Parts: sequence; C-alpha cells; structure tokens
Amino acid sequence: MRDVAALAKVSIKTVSRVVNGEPGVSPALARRVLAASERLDYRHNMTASSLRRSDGRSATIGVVLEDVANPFASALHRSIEDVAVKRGVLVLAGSSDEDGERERRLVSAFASRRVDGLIIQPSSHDHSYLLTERRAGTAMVFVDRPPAFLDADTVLTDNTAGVKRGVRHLVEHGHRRIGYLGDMRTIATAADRHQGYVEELAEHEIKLDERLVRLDLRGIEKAEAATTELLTGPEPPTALFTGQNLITIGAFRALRRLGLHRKVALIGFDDILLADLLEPGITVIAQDPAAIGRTAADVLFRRLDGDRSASEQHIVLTRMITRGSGEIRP
Amino acid sequence: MRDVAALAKVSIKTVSRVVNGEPGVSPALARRVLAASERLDYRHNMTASSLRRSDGRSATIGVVLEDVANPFASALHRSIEDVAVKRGVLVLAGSSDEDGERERRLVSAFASRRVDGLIIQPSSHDHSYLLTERRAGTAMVFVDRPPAFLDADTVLTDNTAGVKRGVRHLVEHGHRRIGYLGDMRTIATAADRHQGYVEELAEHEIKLDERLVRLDLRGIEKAEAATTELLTGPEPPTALFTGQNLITIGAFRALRRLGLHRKVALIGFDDILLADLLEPGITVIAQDPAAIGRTAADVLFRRLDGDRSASEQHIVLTRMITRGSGEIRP
DNA sequence: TTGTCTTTTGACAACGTTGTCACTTTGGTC
DNA sequence: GACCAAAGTGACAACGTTGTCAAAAGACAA
Repeated sequence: MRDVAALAKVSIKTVSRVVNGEPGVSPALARRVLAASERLDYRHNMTASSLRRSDGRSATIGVVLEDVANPFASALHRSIEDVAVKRGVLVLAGSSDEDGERERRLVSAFASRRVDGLIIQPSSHDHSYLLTERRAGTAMVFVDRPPAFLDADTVLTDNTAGVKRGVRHLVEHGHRRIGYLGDMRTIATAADRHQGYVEELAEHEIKLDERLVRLDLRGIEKAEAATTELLTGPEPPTALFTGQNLITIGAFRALRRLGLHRKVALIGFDDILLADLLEPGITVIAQDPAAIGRTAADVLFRRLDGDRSASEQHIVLTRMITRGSGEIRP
Repeated sequence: MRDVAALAKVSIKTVSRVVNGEPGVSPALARRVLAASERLDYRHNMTASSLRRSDGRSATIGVVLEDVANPFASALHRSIEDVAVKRGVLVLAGSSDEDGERERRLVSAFASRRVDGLIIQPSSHDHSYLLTERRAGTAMVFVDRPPAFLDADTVLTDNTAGVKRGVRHLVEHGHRRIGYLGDMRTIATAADRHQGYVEELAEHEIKLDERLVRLDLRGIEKAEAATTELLTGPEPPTALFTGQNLITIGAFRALRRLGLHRKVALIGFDDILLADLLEPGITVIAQDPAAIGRTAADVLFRRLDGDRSASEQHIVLTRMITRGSGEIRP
C-alpha cells in the first residue's frame, strides 16, 4: 500500500480510502490510485485490515462438520457457502469425526483466526467451552444436533416426527413386527429417531419387542451383520426401519444376500443417491440438508448483523419418498 | 496479551515467548503466564501473529473445488484436510461450479487472506492470472485437471489409460459396437477420456462410428435422454462406456427404463456408492480421490517447506471394479 | 478582497503480535 | 572478591492496515 501511495503520489490513507470504496476522494485521484495498484499487482491484505478495523471482522466463518466428505455434511457445507459468498464471506471447514476433542480443537483453531461466526454440527456433549467464544463476540449456530449445556441458535430436522411417519407407513401396510436398526445412542439425533419408533408403536398399541431392536450400529458392516442376525433368528420382523443412511445400505445388503429384499419391507432415514434404481427402490424419510444449511447461515448472518434477540430453534421437516421397499406387505 | 502480561507481572514479550513455546523462559515464569492467560481466557490472535512474523505464514490453505458437495470433490477435500491438520493448518474451501470467473474470485479472496498455499481443481482455461500469486510466494498445486498457460505441480488421474482399460474389457467380452457418452469437451479430463475411447477402438481395428458417440452431456437427465436416443435408433450399440459418474447414472436409468439393463453392457468412469447393489452391479473404472488429495497436499507442503525443484506431474492410477454390467456379452 | 463553509487530503497513532537487541541476573571460575 | 559467560527478561520498533483529527484547497456570498 505504501508503494502504491508513493507511485500515485498520494498518502497511504488515500489509497486505503480508494481500496475500501470510501467516499470523499476526487475521481482524478481515485483513477491514479487504481492505476498504480494495478501496475504493482497490489493485493489488499484482509488480515491487517481486520486487525485494525473497529469491528474486527475477518469476513470468514468456521464450519465444523462430522466429515466434510459425508454426503449429508457436504450438502450442508455447500448451502452454507452459497449464503456466505453472497456476502463476500469465506468458509473454513473441518471434520470432527464424531470426536468431541477434535471438535474443540477445530473451534479453537477457528477462534485463533478470529472467525466472525461458527456453524457447528456437534460431536461433543458439552458445549459450555463455547461460552468464552460467545463472550468474545463470536456468533454461533448449531445444526443437525442440539448443543449441550449451552443456549444457542439451533436448526434441527424433525427426527422423531419423521421416524413416526415412516413407522406408521409400515403399520398401514399391515406390519406388526417392525425391526429397528439405529446409530450410536450418544448421538442426539439417533436417540430422537429411536424415540420416534418407540412412540409410534405405542400409538398403534403394538408391544415393543426389544429383540427386534439393534442400536449403537456404526457403519455399513455392523448394520449388515445386525440385520442378518435379526432376520435369521426366531420370529424375524416383517419390516425394518433403519435410522441412518449407512445403516440402510447395510440392511439392504443383508436383505439382498438373504434373498429377502422383496419379502421384508424397508424404510430408511436419509435419502440415498441411486435409491430409486435399486430393486425394489428404497422408500426413505428424506432430510433437507440444503434447507438446514441455508437456514443456519441465514440465522448466523442475522446475528452478525446485530440481532440480539433470544436464541431460535428451527425445525426442518422431512419428506417421505415412496419407492417400493416400504410398500411391501407381510 | 497485554492484560496477561500485566496480570503475570511480566513483559508482553515474555507472554509471546510462552505462547509460542520459545525456549529461554524460566519454568516459574512460564507457569505464571499460563495461569494468567487461563484466567483471562486469552486467545492467541493468529492474524496479528502472522502479520508480524517474518515468514508471514497464516497456517491456512485455500482449496478451490468444482463443488464441495460433489462426492469426488468432497473426498479430495477430506484427504487434503487430513494432511493439513497434522501440520496445524486449516482449510478454506470454495466451489467454482465449473465457472472460471468464480474460480478467479475465490483465488482472489483466498489471496486477500494471505493463504500459504492453494490447491485448485481448475474450471478456468487460463491460469496465467496466478503468476502474480506465485510471485507473491503462494504455493499452488492443481488436481484432477491440468493448469492452462501455467507451469505448476499437478496431480491427475490417468484418464486415457483408465478408459482404454474399460473399452478393452468390453472388446474382450465380444463387443464391437461400443457407444460412448461423455461430458463437456471443454473439461480437460473429459477430452482425455474420449481420447482413450478413440485410441482403444483403433488398437482393436474397430472403425469409429460417430453415431455411437454423444458428447457435451451435463447431468443425469441429459445423459439419460442421449442414452435412450442411442439405444432406440437404428443399429444400436451392444455396450456403453460412460465418461463420468452422473452420466453413468443417467445411462443406467435409461437402460432400466428400456428393459435393456441385462442385455446391453455398461462400464462407467468413477465409482458410484451403491453400484454393487444394483442389478446388475455396475462395472466401473474407479478413481482414487483420497490418493489424489493426499498427494496434492504432500506436494504443496513440500513446496511450503522450501522445495524449489522443477514442477512435478503426478499420475494416480485407476482400478477396474467388475460387478456384472461390464461382463454382459452381446 | 475577505470570511465562512464544505470538500478533499494527509500525518500520526493504533490494532495484537514478534524480531532485535540490550540489559539484568545467575552461577561458576580464578 | 572480581570477572565472565550463559540464561533470562524486557523496551521498542515494526508488520499492513484504518480511525481520528487537523490542515489545505476550493466554492460561494458579502
């Protein structure tokens, strides 16, 4: 900037004004400054700028996801980015791998870089550590799962209602013995989904049979094994509800291997790419990650714009997509 | 930092030393400083630090992807992140959407934040604009597609060889009329893949029939329509090679709708989640995005560590995964 | 011409850190 | 007890910007 000022024969403050589009610079001078910065390949240094600025904004937000390569998480990421670019804000993204310690380290690294806001898909089970960041003025929004020990803006899927809808669909197709395969109970969404299963059965006065329930399944293989066990045991279920996309895939694999994919009904939580091309197509309760991400980013930027009202809890609805596997009758 | 220094009754330089783990601070003082920074919730400000530091490093890199939500791109992103976290480096990610102008804007935004390095999956067809950044000392590596008008480190898939392998597989299964469905020819990888098809046919002395070739297909729907047209026309192909994952999905949809999925062979470029559960399973030429990302990040960090040797071109091999669709005989 | 008001411009300090270098203390040797 | 080297510590400037405020220049009326 000093070099540009020297070449344009003005003070560096004038260059600063031109670069920031501040008013009160005569057109002639502005042109001279622009020409000089062009000639010297001048690049505005946002880090120095945000250091000096009164608001201290870095025009950067941090996003903590379970895994940036996970389809659900990357869809969130993309819709957050879309809102951010419109405001000239960049996105730092990181994967916590369902590990509270990694989540904290990421947040800490983001905080060191003075991000303006955070969007967190939580892995940790205690977010009181974020009080410090909040006090420092960092905006934050939680997505997909609620924060623990912290009152903050949250955008969630209506997990319980979604599962209930799916289980009701199975009941309406004549099923009474409905198996449930779920993810780690430590994950709030997984607990909510399991809860939906339990509630919906009760509403139809179907007695909960714990032998038809398998929880704490992580990954395709575990789900496949559990499904096989469930279906080859005594009194197997006539329908399955799977609480997460990898579990759905594992269950479908097992059904296929056992030749039961046209006999046992299956509804899964989360949509799966290609689910329509399988035989039968897989009926799912689809989340809307794009809507979740967009909402979260909107709330975050409203906070950054000064909205100090009480924290908001947004619920994004699910949608049932029927494709065949959920319509098999016992 | 000033407050911490005051509370610990030391100079701020001593606090700086403790925070950066520099030697030459007595254990007693270090403890006092640590206690004080704990008590005041002190957060090291990396932006100020990198401004002042002699190397000017921000411990941040920028990654430009076609779309952070695309499975191939997000796999790249994740493997880059894995290398970066080990060095305490954070990743800024952005989507260029196959638009050269967006790519430039992202790079410019990254440059303003003084990233140490860039990993770019290019959309633009002229990268001479990056000369300025390079001169400013920014390291850069290109992934998936080569840079244009710029000599730089590059990590590519062996597209031509991969396609040739797949086409040979079809020929070996008795096919002579092999259709080809490809992406935009402006994308370097798409051009290379088409080239592989042409070459392999020539090696088997099969005359290229342009009526069996459809290029510039973008997205599932276009691919589905083109496939339908190809198969319902006169003298339809007995096998198809699809040059990209969305095209493979579109082609498979068309085959299914026409009831030809067990009659016409299909091999696709890029692996697809669930491809093994379809009927028939889809034979693919799989890329290794994790290896590409890891290699790119390794090269980038070697450059940041001072490696000034000539630019490197890495080729990551593909792998054929046979699942049934590619083994159908005419 | 002078006085007043408005617009344009620039000098300087400050943002939160680290590099440089000089000073003080400590422990050991003669 | 004097001297020295090594270790520990701090004062100050500087990184590239922007906020503040004052000075200069221009516009206009009397």
